[in-house]
Amino acid sequence: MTTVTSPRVLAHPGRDEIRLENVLHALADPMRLRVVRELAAGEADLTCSDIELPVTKSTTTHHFRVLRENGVIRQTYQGTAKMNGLRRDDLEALFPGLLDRVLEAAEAQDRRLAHA
Amino acid sequence: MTTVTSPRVLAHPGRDEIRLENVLHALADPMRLRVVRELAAGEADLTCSDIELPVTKSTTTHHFRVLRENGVIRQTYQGTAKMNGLRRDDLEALFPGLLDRVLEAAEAQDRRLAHA
DNA sequence: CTCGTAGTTTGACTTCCATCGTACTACGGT
DNA sequence: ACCGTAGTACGATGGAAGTCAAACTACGAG
Repeated sequence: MTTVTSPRVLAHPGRDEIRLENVLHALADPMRLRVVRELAAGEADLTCSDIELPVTKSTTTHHFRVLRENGVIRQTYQGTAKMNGLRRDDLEALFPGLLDRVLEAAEAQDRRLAHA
Repeated sequence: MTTVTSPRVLAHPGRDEIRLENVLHALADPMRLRVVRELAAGEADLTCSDIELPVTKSTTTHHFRVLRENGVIRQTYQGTAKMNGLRRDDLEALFPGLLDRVLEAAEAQDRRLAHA
């Protein structure tokens, strides 16, 4: 039998367990906001290493975990890779328009700071 | 002369100094979100003590300062009281719709958790 | 089977942060 | 002038959070 203290099962909060404060906290970190923006930009899910961050691998793992545990992304194993996707549906159901406004705000701020 | 290491001048970031990450961080704390919601509820500005928080006075001061330094609220002295007001105009200009969505999300979550 | 790639885990370190208590300042009223 | 109320300042403390390095696991390819 294959009850192998399973490394492939990842704990995700249910939709009803997602909390606004946690989502805001998850989005408040520059690295994580960057990840979320990249996930939002592409339609398809991305692997962890598709997203380049100026930190080590372990730190990257940490940030992905925070995003997952706070209900912002969903992670699934695909062989050796780990696919990451935004939980748009859940977030939209719970907090309508919030994610999009954050993404727009991030875009706007980028433009603003570029012209500075 | 009256250069009294002035206690009545409060440092606020200019509109152009407000950063999304900082605003999100400021809003991510339950106490501070509570303050922001109460300020948003009433039209008029409120004093620090109008808003009851289950923490000591010093902690309250701390939270108001974080909100101010991150550009979420504006504080002005009115005699011995200190008036607090949301920087709706600035936030709306920088991050359109963001604050309102956060407030709505907070409301929605309250209702959701009440019916639980 | 062996190797490389992808990601995790653990532990350590440092900084940040929410909280408190106490002492202090500022202002208004009497 | 005095007192009370509103809020600040200053540690101190305990816990969370971001970061790294190094050792480890899991899977696919050759």
